[in-house]
Amino acid sequence: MVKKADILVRFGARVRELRLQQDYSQEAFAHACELDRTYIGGIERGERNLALRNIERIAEALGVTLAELMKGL
Amino acid sequence: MVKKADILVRFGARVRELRLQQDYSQEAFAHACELDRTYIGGIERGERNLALRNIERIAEALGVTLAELMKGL
DNA sequence: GTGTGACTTTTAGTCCGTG
DNA sequence: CCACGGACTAAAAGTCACA
Repeated sequence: MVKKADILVRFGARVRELRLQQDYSQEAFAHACELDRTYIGGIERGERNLALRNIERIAEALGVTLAELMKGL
Repeated sequence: MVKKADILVRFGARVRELRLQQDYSQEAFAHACELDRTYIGGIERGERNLALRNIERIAEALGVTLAELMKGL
């Protein structure tokens, strides 16, 4: 079991990183994205293969471009 | 009518742009992604709200990073 | 080689909880 | 405030025949 950090895990970590930089709680952030709080939690834990429209919502709520959000992934 | 094309349309155009730069047909490209030819067509036409795992496959097949793929979107 | 509508299966995404 | 689960509904994944 060598291959660990798949794209969902890395993406989730990136979202968490950016969210915390802005002192959002998951709840407040979820509200800003108009997504469910448990869904945001699942994304950050790398359990969710979210679709492009929701990726965009997250980028918007974080105030970054999609390219910035994907940086390093 | 100032409304900007939505994210799916812009993403699809970006994929097509990069695919054509590499002289891929949809068919050959679909094969490289291990996705269906008609599914790729749907993406390029902005009709598919594809999820992160498929976005990653496409980036890989195009030989670009996710950040590069999202550039300008 | 590509566009499109129709279709079934799988999964994204919501909403209710718990510790 | 967050991780996690169950049950549900909406939508994405994936395939096809035909233009």
